[in-house]
Amino acid sequence: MYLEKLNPQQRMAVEHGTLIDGNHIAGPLLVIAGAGSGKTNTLAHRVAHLIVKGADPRRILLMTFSRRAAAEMARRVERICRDVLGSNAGVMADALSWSGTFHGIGARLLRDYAEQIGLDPGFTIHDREDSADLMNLIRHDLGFSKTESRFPTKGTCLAIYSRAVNSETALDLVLRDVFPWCATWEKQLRELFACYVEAKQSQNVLDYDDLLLYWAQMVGEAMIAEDIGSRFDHVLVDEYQDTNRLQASILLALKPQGQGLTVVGDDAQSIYSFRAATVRNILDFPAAFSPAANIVTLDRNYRSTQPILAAANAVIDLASERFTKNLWTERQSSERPRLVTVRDEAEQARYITDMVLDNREEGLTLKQQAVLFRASHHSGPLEVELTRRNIPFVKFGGLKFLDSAHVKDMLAALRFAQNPRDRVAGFRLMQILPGVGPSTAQKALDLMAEDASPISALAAMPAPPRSGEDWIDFVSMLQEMKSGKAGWPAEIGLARQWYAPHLERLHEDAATRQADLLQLEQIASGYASRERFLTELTLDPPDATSDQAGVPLLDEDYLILSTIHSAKGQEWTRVFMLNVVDGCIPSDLAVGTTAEIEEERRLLYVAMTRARDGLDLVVPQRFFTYGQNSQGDRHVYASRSRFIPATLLQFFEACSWPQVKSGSAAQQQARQVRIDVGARMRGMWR
DNA sequence: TAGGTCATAATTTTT
DNA sequence: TTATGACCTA
Repeated sequence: MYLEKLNPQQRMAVEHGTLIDGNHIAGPLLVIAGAGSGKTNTLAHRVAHLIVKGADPRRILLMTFSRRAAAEMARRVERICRDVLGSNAGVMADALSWSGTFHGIGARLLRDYAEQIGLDPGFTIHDREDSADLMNLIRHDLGFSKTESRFPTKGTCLAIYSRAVNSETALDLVLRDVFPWCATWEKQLRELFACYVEAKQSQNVLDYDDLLLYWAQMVGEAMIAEDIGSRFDHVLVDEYQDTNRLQASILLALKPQGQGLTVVGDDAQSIYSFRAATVRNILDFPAAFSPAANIVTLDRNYRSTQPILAAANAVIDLASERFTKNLWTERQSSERPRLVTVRDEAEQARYITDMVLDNREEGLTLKQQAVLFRASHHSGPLEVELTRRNIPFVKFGGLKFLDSAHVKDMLAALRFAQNPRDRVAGFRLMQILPGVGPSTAQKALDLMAEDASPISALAAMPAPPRSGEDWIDFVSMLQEMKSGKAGWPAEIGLARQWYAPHLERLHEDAATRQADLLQLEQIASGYASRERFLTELTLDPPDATSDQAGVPLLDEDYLILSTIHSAKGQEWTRVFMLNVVDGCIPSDLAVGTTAEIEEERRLLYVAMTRARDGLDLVVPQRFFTYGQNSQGDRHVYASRSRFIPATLLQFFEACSWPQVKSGSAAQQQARQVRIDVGARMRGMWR
C-alpha cells in the first residue's frame, strides 16, 4: 500500500479529510514542511490519494512556484496512480490539467473569461523588460524624462508599481517603506501609473502583475468567484511562504470557507520578499477560517546527514523570529560540513574545480554536485576556470536565453503579428530597419492605433523615405503571418527569413546568434500554436542561461551552477557555496533593514539544506571590487559571513586551501607566519 | 536617423 | 564598474 511508506505526519497530511467518504471535501489544511522533509512527495501523494479516492483530476487545481515543479508533481502523481490503479490509470494521463504557476493559471482563466470582463482574448503578455520599455515610452510622453532632478528610471518605476500591486498597498506607503528616495515623485508616479494602465489596455497587453490583478478583480465579483471556485473541488498550493497578498486574496476568493484548500510551505525558507511575498500569508492562514485550518508539521528530514542539518539548524536558530521546529534526521555521518578558507576568488574557483573532479574520480557524477551562490555574477571566475578545464556546466538563474537582443527581436515579430496593437513589440521591430528611428516608428504606430485593422493601415502607409525595400519586406512578412497561411510552427521560419539579413547587418557575431535562433525554432515546434508558444515562453522561460559554454546535451553529464533562488526545492549529493562572506551573503545591497538581513539568513539556510552528504562553504579572504571604494584600491579584505559567528564554528570543519604539504616543521611554521601576516594586513583596513 | 560623447544613477534574487 | 539617458553633430 502506497501510504505505508509515509511517516505518520506525512500520512496525516495525505489523508486529511479523506477518511470520511469519497465525496466529502475536506476543510482547509496547512502543511508546514521543513527542508528535505519529503514535501513534494507528500503533496504528490495527497493529490494521488484524492484521485484514488474518487476525486476528478480535472477538478483539481494545483499551483506551484515554477513550471518545473508543476511538471515534476504531475509526473509523480501519475506514477503513484498508475501503481495503485493499474491500467485504469490511463484515464488519468494528462487529466491533471490544471497545474501550473499562479501566473500561468491566471493567463488561462483570463482567456476563458475574457469576454465577461471586457478583455480581448487575443491579449499578449509582456515580460519584465517589455513592461519597463512601455513604462519608459510613457515616462517620455509625460515629459518626466527631462525634469530638473532625475526622475526614477524605468526599472525603478516598474518595481514601485509592481510592489504596490502585489502587496495591495497604497502608493504612498510603498514609497515610504520600500522606495524612500523616490517619495518626492509620488504625484508624478501616480500619473505615470494611470497612463501605464491605460496604455496596456488600449494595446491589449497584460504584464505579469496583471495576470494576478485581473484574476483578483475578476473573483472580487461574487458571481464569477463562485463560478470559478466551483470548477475545482480541491485547490492545492505549494511554496505558500513565497506568495504575496494578491495571491492570497485570489485563493480566499476562490475558496472563502477553505473547503478543499491545502497549502504547503516553510516559513524558514521564505526568500522572495523582493517580489512582495509575505510570510504572513502562511502564518495567518489557519486563522483565516473558522474553524481554523488544521496544521500538520513535517520536521523529519530525509535529505541531509545529521552534521549538515545541525549546522543548518544552528544558522537558522540565530534568526530573530522563528516559527517552526528544528529538523531532525536519522542519517548519521562523521563528516561535518567544511568551512574552507581560500586566498581569493581565483583560488576559490580552483578549489571547487579540483574538488568536483576529485568527487568524480570517486564515482560521483557532475550532475550530483552543485555550486550555489547569492548573486548570478558571483560565478564569473568559476565559469572561466570550468571552461578552461573543459568541465561542462549549466547555469541557472541570472540572465536568460530570452534576454538576448536577437531572441527578443524574433519574439517581438511573433508578438506583433499576434497582436498588432502591442506598441512595445512594434516599436522595437521597426527600429531594426535601417532608416527608421523612434519618430518614424512612433508615427506608424499612431496610424495603426487609430485604425480598426492595424496591419492594413500599416500596409497603406507610404514607406519611410530611407528604408525602401526593407520596409516593404517587413510589412509583407507581417501580412503573411497575420494571414496564418503558413501555419505554426512554419511561421517562425518566415520571421527568421525576414530577420536574417538584419541580424547580419547589426551584429558582428551573427553566426552564433543564428544558432540561438535555430534553437528557438526548435523550442517553438513543441508548442501547439503561436499564442500558446508566446504565452508559455513568457511565463516559463527556459531557465538555463545561454552561455559561452553552451547548453550541453541533456544526456551529458554537467555540473550545476545556480543562484540560491533558483535552487529552491532541489537537492544534490555535494553542494559548494561560493563567497560565504559579508557583502555577498548578506548582500551589502540588502542590509538596510532587519527584515532584509533575516531574509539573507534564510537564503544561507536554504543553500545549506540543499546538500545530502557533503557541504563546503567557501570563504575567500580577499576580494576584488570595482567602483565605490574610489580611494584607488582594487581589493578589499572580506570577512566570514555574519551568519556564521565564532560560536557556530564548532559545527564546521575549518580548513584552508591549498593545503600545505604535510612534512617538515619548517613548512608548518611558514604556514603560521602567513596567517599572522594576513591578520596584520586586515588590521590595516580597520 | 545614426552614432557619438558625457554625466550620473544603480548596483540581487524572478513569475 | 556598468547602464541609462540626455544631448550634440553630421
